[in-house]
Amino acid sequence: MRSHYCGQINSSHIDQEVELCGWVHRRRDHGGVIFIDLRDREGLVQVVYDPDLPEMFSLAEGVRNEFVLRIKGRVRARPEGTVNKDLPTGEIEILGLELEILNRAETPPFQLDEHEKASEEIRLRYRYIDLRRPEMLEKIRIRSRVTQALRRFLDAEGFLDIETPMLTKATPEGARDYLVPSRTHPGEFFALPQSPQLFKQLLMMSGMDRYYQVVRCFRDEDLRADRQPEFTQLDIETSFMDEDQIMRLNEEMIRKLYQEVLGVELPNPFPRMTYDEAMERYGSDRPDLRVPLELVDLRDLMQEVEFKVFSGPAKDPKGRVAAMKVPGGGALSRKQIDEYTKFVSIYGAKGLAYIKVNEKAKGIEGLQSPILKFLPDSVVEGILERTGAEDGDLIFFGADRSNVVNESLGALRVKVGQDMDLLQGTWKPLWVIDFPMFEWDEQHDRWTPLHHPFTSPILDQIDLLDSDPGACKSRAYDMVMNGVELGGGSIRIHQQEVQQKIFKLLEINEEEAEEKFGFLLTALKFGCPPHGGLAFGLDRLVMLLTGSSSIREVMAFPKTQTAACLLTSAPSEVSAEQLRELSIRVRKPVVEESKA
RNA sequence: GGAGCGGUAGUUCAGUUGGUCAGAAUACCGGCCUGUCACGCCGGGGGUCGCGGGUUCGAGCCCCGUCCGCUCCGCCA
Repeated sequence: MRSHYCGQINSSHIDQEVELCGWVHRRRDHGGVIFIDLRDREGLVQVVYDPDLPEMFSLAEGVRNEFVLRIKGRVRARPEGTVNKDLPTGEIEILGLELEILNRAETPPFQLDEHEKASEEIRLRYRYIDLRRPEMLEKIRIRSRVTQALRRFLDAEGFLDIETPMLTKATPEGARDYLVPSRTHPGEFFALPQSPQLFKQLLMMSGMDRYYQVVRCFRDEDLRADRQPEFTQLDIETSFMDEDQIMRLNEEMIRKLYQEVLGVELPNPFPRMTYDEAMERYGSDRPDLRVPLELVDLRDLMQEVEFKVFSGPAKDPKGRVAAMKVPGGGALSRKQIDEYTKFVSIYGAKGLAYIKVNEKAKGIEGLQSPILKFLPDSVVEGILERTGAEDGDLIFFGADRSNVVNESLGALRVKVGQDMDLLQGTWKPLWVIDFPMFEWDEQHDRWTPLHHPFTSPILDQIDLLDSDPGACKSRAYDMVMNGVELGGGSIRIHQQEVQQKIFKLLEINEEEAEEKFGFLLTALKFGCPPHGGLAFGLDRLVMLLTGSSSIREVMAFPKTQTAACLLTSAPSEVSAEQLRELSIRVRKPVVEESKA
């Protein structure tokens, strides 16, 4: 058994004999001495074998990178002139007295050194080796510290850690389910949970008034840098607390987490902003407040202009005309503006108009823009005044359906902010509140819930459910950090009549509601306390805390964009026997004959 | 379902107009070096240019298809 970790040996151990286990990070020999950098999860230490111990010396000669060793040796200060200040253990070294090769290793498929990074593909195929890298070990360690800190906080607040089923009922609403066939019920399927939403609500009805769970969730949708088919939530639910209490409790938890893990003080309280204001000023319901750019509405100015590109959306209730001033943006080249035009086209924007403010004092003459000729001087002056543009600035315009303007300028805002290095501050948390209950689904010509169908409307707006559902706000709240949605939740519906009303509005008929959520509706009849909660995306949280660019970097064994595991080659075909037991026959995709 | 980028030595990459274009670095193997730490020096081995088809006298390079990886749109109540 090891007596220490390599990376924890320091000058306080000098003259002690230690026993260490680890991997050979690098073996070098020089000057009749063999140097072995031994690595474990805590770091590196250098072990020196000299020819005074011929047996150990010759054994050390055969050692290769990534061999697994157990060594015994004496800690000593490094000779003068050989101290390695880059290494925490660089003040000391270990005179190797014994050496045992616990296992040999082939040459690793990629180098673990940081100076030449292996591709993600090869790293995922050999993830167990990739995870040996100190950078990855550190991320895994932080993830562990995060879950520990969160559990500690919730435990101290009286929350119970309760597990909920992984094999559960398919819910065709929302994301696609991962299905699991039932052997004992031929032709029937379980679904893996998209979230423990309904179970945690049922637990509130059971009187477990403070619940949490670090829980795996599954969604069979296309992947992104921040979306994996299986991911981890910190799921929380409470009874008898209102949204204000829930938000205060949870931001306190996040504040403590940042203190413990990063030593960072977050604001107290977190700022709050309504959904409407977020869309108006940032074009996004998860604005990155580090970016000091804002959208300015121009609807009233553009009502009567001849330029239909602007006046059309300005007159359309579903349209929007907005401007975004970029300080110093006058320096942007035509090529860069073209690239931004291409960028916003991703979001459906048909163009990206702009005005460069060269010399404001010269009036219209001091401006530079392809659209000036379409706009009356008075309107241009109005734009300058409203945006507060100064010499050297640039103003971008968006005019289209509201969601196109919001999505394109909202994304452009973040991109320009990053490109031009405008980010202010390091951590900008925010609560977004007062979400709409519903949004209109044009494709299916019906209302869909913005959050989920169990979200409570704001109580004094319940009448709006009948008169103007689109104006009805919900008791939902999202925690946003630096433009990342960290978590979201709501006060739930605890009255059966309200729940039924919502289902009706969503055009879920009684039969369907009974089939899908009957157990919930029944449970609501037997004494349901008012309750609410939220769920954090743990992977995203750790991604932010570690400065990673994707959640794959903070998951030990993530999947690729096609939802495959390069390490195990999952998913894979199964035997005919297994399929037979499950009463499943696979229809092979027809392989098209090659056209000769 | 769609858009973009990429796939060449174990690894990271370069490869011009289609004609010494099978290359570099590193890793690996051997030798040298009396304190290295991205050591250094000398030498060596190592290739289905993702796969399939096409154009051409000739394809790593051009065209079509396909697979894989990444980013994004749609999707993700």
